[in-house]
Amino acid sequence: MTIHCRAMARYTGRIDAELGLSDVVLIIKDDGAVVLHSMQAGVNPRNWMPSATEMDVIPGGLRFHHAKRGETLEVFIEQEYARIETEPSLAGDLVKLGAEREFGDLLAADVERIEKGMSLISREYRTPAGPVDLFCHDRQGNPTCIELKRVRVTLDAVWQCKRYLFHLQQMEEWQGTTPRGILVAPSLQKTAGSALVDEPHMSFVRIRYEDLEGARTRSALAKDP
Amino acid sequence: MTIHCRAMARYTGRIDAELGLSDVVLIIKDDGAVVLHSMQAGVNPRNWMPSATEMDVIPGGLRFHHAKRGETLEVFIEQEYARIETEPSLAGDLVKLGAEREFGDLLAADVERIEKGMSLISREYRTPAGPVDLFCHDRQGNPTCIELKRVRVTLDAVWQCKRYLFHLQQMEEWQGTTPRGILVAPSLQKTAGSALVDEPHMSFVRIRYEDLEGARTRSALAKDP
DNA sequence: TGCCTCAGTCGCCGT
DNA sequence: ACGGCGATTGAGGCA
Repeated sequence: MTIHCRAMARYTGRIDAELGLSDVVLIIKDDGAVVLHSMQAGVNPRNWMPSATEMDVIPGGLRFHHAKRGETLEVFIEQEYARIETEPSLAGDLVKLGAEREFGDLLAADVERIEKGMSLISREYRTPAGPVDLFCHDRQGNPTCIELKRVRVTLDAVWQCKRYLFHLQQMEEWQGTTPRGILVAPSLQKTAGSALVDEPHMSFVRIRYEDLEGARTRSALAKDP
Repeated sequence: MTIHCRAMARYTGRIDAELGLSDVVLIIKDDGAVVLHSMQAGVNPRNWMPSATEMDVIPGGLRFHHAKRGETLEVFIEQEYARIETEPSLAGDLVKLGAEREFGDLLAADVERIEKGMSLISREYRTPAGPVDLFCHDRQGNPTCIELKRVRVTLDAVWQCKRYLFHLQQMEEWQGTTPRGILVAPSLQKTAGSALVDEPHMSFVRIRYEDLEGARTRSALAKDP
């Protein structure tokens, strides 16, 4: 159900928030999620409630309550412009192509793209410091942790990769080798670059999703399959 | 303007996405932002476009294009249920109380709450390892990095704090001192706690927003000011 | 404008 | 349930 109205709203839960009188669209979804959008600006809603919220009618408006999470949203409706109920709402699938998952798939299938002689050992290789996106051997047989970022490599990612190397260095299995780290992304944050400078066994390789073999061609959206 | 309809949508830009035929609410905001919500589930929209998107009418639907960002959203409308235009849409202010900004403000004004004898030197103190939320001197004059988290301290936060200390130890200015780190939050993640155990100069202090002097009392929402 | 960090982040997938 | 992390993240602040 959606209600177009002039209303004010008050949220109490993880914070306290109050929305002054506004023209809004209030969307109450089938699963109990609630979204309140202003017509003014921005992609994000002004207020919302998570799934499984219960609705009650209160004097002057509606009250949404999520007991388990201790959150409440009250919407005081001054004037209602329209109310639309779409009963058996149809819901098609949403297919997404090009997110990091696929970026990883394509790179995993062609790790030599990252460096000549590289060979994939494991995907999401578990270490005490967290999962390594692509765990490889380089040409010389050195264990190599490859960290992928769809957008850019941040300082955090550099340190995370350093932690991977630190753990490999501790492991008996890799004694006598030189653990390496390679950060792969379309761009590199400045501070991350500085941090990489004095890491002899770590490097950055710039790869854009579009440059990968097969990018968006196996796509369900492709016009000529 | 909002359009309630049965439609399919196709987004091309940062990724490719296609939404199958669904009953949706299409919201076109005054600033050119576009949001397309299913009625089914979830707080997030199925598709959207950022502010400053331009709209065109195309056969069978609408096309939204953001040239500078190279993004396009096409909505093919099979059936239109309702269309609502609220011309001079009223937009009230949204006041939020209790977000990290305020948490930091309140703690900065009373750092002794964290530890007796603590004194604030700088807020958002910039280091190559990142900005320190609250940079302080402790009772003994040791430089102390205080990292605030509104919800909980994670393993990442512990490492971030370690980076700060590592950096201070390198600096000539702080030779002869013992740099310390204090993580402040309402709760501590288990793995983060383990990581703290063998860090003699780092600790966790549990502080909840509600416990702070002045929390939500200067509030516009307060019933008794 | 870019860069960086928070968000009432949400949502997914794993243990 | 907790944890870890990506997201077409979005949004704000500061250099």
